[in-house]
Amino acid sequence: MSETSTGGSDGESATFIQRLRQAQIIEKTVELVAEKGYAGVSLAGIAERAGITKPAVLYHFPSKSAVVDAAYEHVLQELVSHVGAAVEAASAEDGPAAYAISMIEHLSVNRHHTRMIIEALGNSDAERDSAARWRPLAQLVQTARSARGLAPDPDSRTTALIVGGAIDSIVTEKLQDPDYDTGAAAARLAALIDATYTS
Amino acid sequence: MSETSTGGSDGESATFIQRLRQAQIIEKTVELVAEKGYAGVSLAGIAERAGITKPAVLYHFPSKSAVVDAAYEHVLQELVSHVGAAVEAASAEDGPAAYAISMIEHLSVNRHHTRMIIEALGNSDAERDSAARWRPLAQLVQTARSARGLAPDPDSRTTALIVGGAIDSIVTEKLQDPDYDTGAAAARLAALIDATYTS
DNA sequence: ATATTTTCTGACCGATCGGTAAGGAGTGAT
DNA sequence: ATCACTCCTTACCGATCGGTCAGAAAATAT
Repeated sequence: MSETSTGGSDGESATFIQRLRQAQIIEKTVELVAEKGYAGVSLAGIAERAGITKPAVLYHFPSKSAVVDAAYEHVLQELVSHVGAAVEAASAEDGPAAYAISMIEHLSVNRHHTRMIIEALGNSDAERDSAARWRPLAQLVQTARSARGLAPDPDSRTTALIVGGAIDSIVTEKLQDPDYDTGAAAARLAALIDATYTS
Repeated sequence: MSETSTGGSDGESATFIQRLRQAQIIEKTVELVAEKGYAGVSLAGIAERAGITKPAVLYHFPSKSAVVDAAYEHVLQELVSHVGAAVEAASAEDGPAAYAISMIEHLSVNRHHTRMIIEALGNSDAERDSAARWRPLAQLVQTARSARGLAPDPDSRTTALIVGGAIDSIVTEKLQDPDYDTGAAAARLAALIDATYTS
């Protein structure tokens, strides 16, 4: 799944120039998935976009699915690290709001990443576990609740789903309308999250 | 886009037996898109599932995309009619909540439809306009607000996006975990919608 | 300069894709 | 009997898919 394994590299070694090429391939793959959708991606298309040929791609990755998987993991990792940093910097009280805001922020800027995630989540071969996807958010909600002296959320799973889905929707909208004010949307979402604390 | 136009039928005529076959093909197409994803659907697969051959499918529909589009429209129409009936039966006050609840209800039962919608929304050739998609919901929110004597929602667009995205997320979760209690989730979402009235 | 290893290309493979051409099976009208 | 029409099949088309293979080009080492 995460191994490259063919010609040039394995998890252990992987020379630095190989990492460069792989990163380039992954970048172009993210672009293509974002533009043409998961179905429209082909090895030839990736190779052409990267300025190389198809076998060159397969030299660095064992198969097409390995390329796409790697691209998806790359995008997810960037998102997680960005949001994680934002949450860590925020106070415990506005934890969930900070989570939502930073997530919307990051995905609003990196539009290719957003589309890639949306595509991957809708695809049969990729990650489907939305519960696992939003689990960190559920934990944040609980932490913030206890910080405010409230009882634990009786259904943090649903709360996480609602907030996560809302983020999805807002970011998707931003993709279609670049003028859409995600800052205001994030504030409104944060207000709604706050409202659930007092219920 | 919505014309069948080849061999057997046009919008005007369309014999009854043709409608039967077309409905059968659409049904199997919905199943396949739900199971294998948008990318995994092929004319041969549809034909095999329907017990006929590939050209037979192309006799009733002019192209593959016409088949998939028709299947998508069928699913959307069923959803709209179901939710519309539920909203019409509900009082003006709990309009938005009834909308959300009936939507979750319908999609929880018709899982193939849910997956089809999710796949189609994530596909490049299908409908992407989430704003148009949730516009009826935004109007419902406004109607309910005025029924309660509140000022219009300053950002009904964002509200609709949040609620719509939450519905997406909950329904997707239900797809993966059939034991998930969508009734409780719908109630919780309704409470969150209510919170938007007082903010 | 020579040898070795890494990186990549051109040519090709079988499979499958969406779509077409031609015609047979069945039905009803004349 | 035969013509006309609907509905469907077998056979096939060019294009593209993911992936393989032998070997050239480029870099590195000696």
